[in-house]
Amino acid sequence: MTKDNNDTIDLADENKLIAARREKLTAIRGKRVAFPNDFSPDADSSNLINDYDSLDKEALEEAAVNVALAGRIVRMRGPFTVIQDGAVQMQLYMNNKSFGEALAEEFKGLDLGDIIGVRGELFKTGKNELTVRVADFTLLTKSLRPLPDKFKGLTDTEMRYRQRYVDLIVNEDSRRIFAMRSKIVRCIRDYFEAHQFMEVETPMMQVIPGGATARPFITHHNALDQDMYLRVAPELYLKRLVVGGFDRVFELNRNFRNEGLSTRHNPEFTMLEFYQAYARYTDLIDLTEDLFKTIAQNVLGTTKVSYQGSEYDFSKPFERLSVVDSIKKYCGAGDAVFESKDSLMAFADSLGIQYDKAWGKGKILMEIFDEKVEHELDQPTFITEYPIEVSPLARRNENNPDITDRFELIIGRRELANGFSELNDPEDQAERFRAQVEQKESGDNEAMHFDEDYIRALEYGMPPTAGEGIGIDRLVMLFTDSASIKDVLLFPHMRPLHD
RNA sequence: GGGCCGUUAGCUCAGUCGGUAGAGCAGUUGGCUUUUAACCAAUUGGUCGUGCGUUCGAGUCGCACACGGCCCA
Repeated sequence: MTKDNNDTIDLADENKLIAARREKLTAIRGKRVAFPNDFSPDADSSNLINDYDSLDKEALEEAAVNVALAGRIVRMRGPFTVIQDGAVQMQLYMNNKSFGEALAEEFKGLDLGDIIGVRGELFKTGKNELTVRVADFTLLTKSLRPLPDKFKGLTDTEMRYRQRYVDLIVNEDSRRIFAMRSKIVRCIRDYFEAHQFMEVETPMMQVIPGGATARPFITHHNALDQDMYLRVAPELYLKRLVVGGFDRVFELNRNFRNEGLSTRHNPEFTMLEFYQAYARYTDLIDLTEDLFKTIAQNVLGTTKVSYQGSEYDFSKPFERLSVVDSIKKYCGAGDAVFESKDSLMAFADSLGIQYDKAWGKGKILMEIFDEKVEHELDQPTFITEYPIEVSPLARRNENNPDITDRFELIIGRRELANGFSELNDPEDQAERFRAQVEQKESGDNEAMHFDEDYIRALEYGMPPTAGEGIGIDRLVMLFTDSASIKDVLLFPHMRPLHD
């Protein structure tokens, strides 16, 4: 990293390229308003290409289309200048003989990166490229910093993340990913809207963090002199809304978890959670399949998705497998392994899996799953029958009190969704909270708090309900074939730079 | 937290056995002016991530640190 990145403006020491541009700006300041805002484009490149690119040279001359267009200069080659507005580029034809003396001088001072407004007539060049023959132009914003290499762009991963604005100017792939992210999010909202769900917003700053087993960030409210937590999940508030009579709600917003960073984890991440009264977890499994198919169709135009060398077809039903069956399938475990905690521990030992002897059967089971099964699951798979011990908010299965009516969706070796029939028995829920508090007291800082108000809400009566969470960042990674979560976050968390 | 790799001009990258720093693009000056990474000529540009050490001499070797990437936990 160069010192330049810390935005210290020291004229004497400044990069010469920047100093030269700053001089040009100073000259402009002496002559007129340096950053005018009175230019109104009446067209954009995207629409012009749509409307006129199909016309031939003669037809276009005939039509005599005059346009006012604005954008950033991204290329200059001889008499041709290319500007970029939005994600699209348009070629301009102009040179220093095109203008009177004053404008010709301003033309000479133009640099790559400057933002200009132009007026002129559309025509097609000898190579048949749609072009604006510029009659006059205005420099709207002087760019003081040089753009990266016009051919290679900006490839340094760190700089692409830290200075996303530059990445977005020069890397079309990056623009494409974030445009797609926006489209996916809109598609999800439309989907739930169409299925009679209501979008809501619940607290991100909470006095009792709940809804997931995760370590929270702590902050402080000065006026109340009270510590608060950034939420790890909106779950308990959304279910309060179901108690209140909003039978179908969803929230699409940020969660915060105080964990390490990796290609799959950012401390703040976007989560979709939705709750549907009078539904079972199996209904949500069906909904999830349909949602993934719908997103793929809407965003990619096909139900087949390529991700890091794998291909998934979301038009087919996903595989369904219980936790125990998955361990049988991928670790070759027999029925006897699951009979007792001792037999399970012996099996874990044989696989070289580390666990705490104080853990129950369920937690050891999940440790085996996480270590040995999850990264085998490439094709979309619903894993079901999660142990009650690791599912403190999920409804107990009627036939087997050790498991819950819960599922997770795994695609490409990572968890994409987690859903279950909700626990609406307030006495059972209080019991589960107590077990969490015990775990917390014995040193598990991810365990949940006891939320008395949530119990009170359940005591008023929550209808039988199913709920689910889907990690939006991972979803976007999947649909944009991105290897790292940082590629789908506009401003991923980075350690600060210092000298 | 551990291992490996990277950090050289604004950007993308070379840099041999340790001997005083190179290219392309961008910039500047001039030419050309319906080009497509436009072209031609000339030319400017460096705290080699930071610090310490070895050496007559360090971009290059050693140690520590910072940031990033990949893999592992």
